[in-house]
Amino acid sequence: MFNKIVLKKVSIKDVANLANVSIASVSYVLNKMPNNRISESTANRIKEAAEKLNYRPNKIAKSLKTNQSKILGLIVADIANPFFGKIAKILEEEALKIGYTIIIGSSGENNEKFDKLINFFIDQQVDGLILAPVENSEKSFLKLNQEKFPYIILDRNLDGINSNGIKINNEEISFEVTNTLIKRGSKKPLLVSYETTLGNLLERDFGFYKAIKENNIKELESIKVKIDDIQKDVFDGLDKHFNGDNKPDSIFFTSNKLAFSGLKYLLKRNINIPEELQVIAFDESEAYELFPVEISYVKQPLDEIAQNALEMIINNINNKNKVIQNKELCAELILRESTN
Amino acid sequence: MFNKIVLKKVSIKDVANLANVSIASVSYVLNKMPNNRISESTANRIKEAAEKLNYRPNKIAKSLKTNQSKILGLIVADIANPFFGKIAKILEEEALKIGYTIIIGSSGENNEKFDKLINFFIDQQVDGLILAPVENSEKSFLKLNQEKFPYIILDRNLDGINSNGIKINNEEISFEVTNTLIKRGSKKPLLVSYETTLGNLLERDFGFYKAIKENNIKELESIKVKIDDIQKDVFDGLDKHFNGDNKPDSIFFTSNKLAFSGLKYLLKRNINIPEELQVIAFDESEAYELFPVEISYVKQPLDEIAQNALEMIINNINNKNKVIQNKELCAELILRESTN
DNA sequence: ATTAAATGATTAAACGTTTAACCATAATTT
DNA sequence: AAATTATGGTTAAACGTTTAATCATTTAAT
Repeated sequence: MFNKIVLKKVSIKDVANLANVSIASVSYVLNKMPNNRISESTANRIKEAAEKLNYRPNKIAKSLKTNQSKILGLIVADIANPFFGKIAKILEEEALKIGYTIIIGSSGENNEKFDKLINFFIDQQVDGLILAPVENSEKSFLKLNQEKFPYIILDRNLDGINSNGIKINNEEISFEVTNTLIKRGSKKPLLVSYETTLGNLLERDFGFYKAIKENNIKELESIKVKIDDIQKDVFDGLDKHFNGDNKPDSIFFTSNKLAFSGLKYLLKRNINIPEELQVIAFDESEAYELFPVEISYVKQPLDEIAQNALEMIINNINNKNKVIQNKELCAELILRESTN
Repeated sequence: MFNKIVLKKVSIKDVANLANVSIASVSYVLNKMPNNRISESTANRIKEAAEKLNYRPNKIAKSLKTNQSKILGLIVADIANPFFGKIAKILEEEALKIGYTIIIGSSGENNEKFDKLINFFIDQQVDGLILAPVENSEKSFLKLNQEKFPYIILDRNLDGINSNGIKINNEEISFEVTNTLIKRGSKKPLLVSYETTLGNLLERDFGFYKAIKENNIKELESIKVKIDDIQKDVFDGLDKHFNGDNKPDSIFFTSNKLAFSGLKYLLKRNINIPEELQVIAFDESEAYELFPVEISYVKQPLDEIAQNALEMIINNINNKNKVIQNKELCAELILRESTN
């Protein structure tokens, strides 16, 4: 004989019964509605009843009625990438404080998966979306715009899609990076970057090009890596340069993944940093810590990014007709041994 | 004048109207209910209407009615830690395939936050929880047991809490690790581990101790690190050993975070690996790749873990009276340069 | 002494679904 | 011809909330 205990969840009705009031009164009291007409004594009776029964409001029911799920969807390229992991973590913590829950999806840089996730999240009745676009995801954004669905763009940007977004000053900081390399003696800086249409990454390239132009440096052929085979492309590209007779004397990696592959190569080739080659990378990475030389890098203000993202999306949800706002935060160049 | 466009969401009612049927018929057809009595022609009419209106079922309403949110809560110690990040990613992908959404929380190894997250998720009406316990979180589990709330334990375990869970064969693999070190010549293996009550970590210690006992090796004083100050404790502990005259000739780090701190130390001290010191670490880490020596490590089958976790929790949800099941998967020892 | 306002609460509709129970009508069986 | 069964749907209740509208008293104002 099974004694399947089915604990019936206690509802507002049970509380109302115990306190001998209507469910409306319970709702008014427990939600601390201002200007409700419930006397203190009944209010106390209700609170006690709720306490005694260990009443927990059903958020689903509340959502249905109020048309607000208090859930935000976050879509990043890869939640296993610590860069997004950290952002997700802060986002989640901050959201919790204001009563929001975050659901996370990884697009894997695939625009179909990206679109599928958006739809899935909207079906899930999320109140808003925080999105790190992938290449060729313009259509998804146009749809969102059409439906006036609240979202903000995180970290990246797409040409032609002018939406609320938060990112860093990619071009400026890359300009600074490159200038720093040059100021420290580099005559032949090499850019290792992506072959991409993502605006934020292109901006990093622009910053680099602007700096070498201003310094009258002629470009070494930049390495442009396809996002789906980073390691191979980086290795091949670097091989070409370091086997040739016009070796670079400094490298700027425009992402932590590029830097990761690149540093692996440099380690294998036993290239002297910074004497032979100066290095600056984009983004932090724990991995840099185990590299024999402390790597200089561009540090993004992740906390600020996450906080701003949250603020913006909430704002957007509460006021759908707000003017478009693009916030740009300042990254910081952390110089360490690799640029000595 | 504001022209605030409020796009009224289309509901099942709108579809019913357009197709000239009752909402029940729409529901039956769109949910592909078996044995429904709707003719193919009306069914088609309904599908067309739904298509035309771009109808998207409201999951919130469905949840309320069916008492199933199709949401799972995942609580890990730190979502920014790639170990959990990867698990979360796989979990999310697999869950999506079967129509579930995952919400993630980071406990930060804090039992109060852990409990708070559980409550928050339950209030959010999650159907089940996947939990990586933290120290002193026994009470949370007792509560869950009392309420017969579906959950499974991931990666870790707590003494006295016997619940459905999925983890790896910590003791055995650690035994194998230690034996390997010894077989390769180590006379003085050192354990770098946690001061903790978490069963999975203790098991790793046991495996180590069992191996040195069987080999008649007397223990070098193990380094037991407090979870909240890993780096300092590891540095101090290693300092003591490497400044003494009874230096270890091999180290077993029982987590990737410990290994990370330890390798940083070894790098600074310029200790020769593997000649002076063999090293094996637990868990993978990208960071190992930038270390001058390829580190041998214990590889956990993350995909399998995540898949099993999902399977178990779903099973648990659908059949709350199932017998308790503890699944143990086999980790794999990957030998590389650091144990040559 | 009316009327008006304040107080303290209740009623009932609604949110968008699911699903058991029911109702016609047509087809088949006795 | 009456009874049964199949076919193709519809009705209506329910899930647990929120909240505008209402109601019954009591208190205050004219």
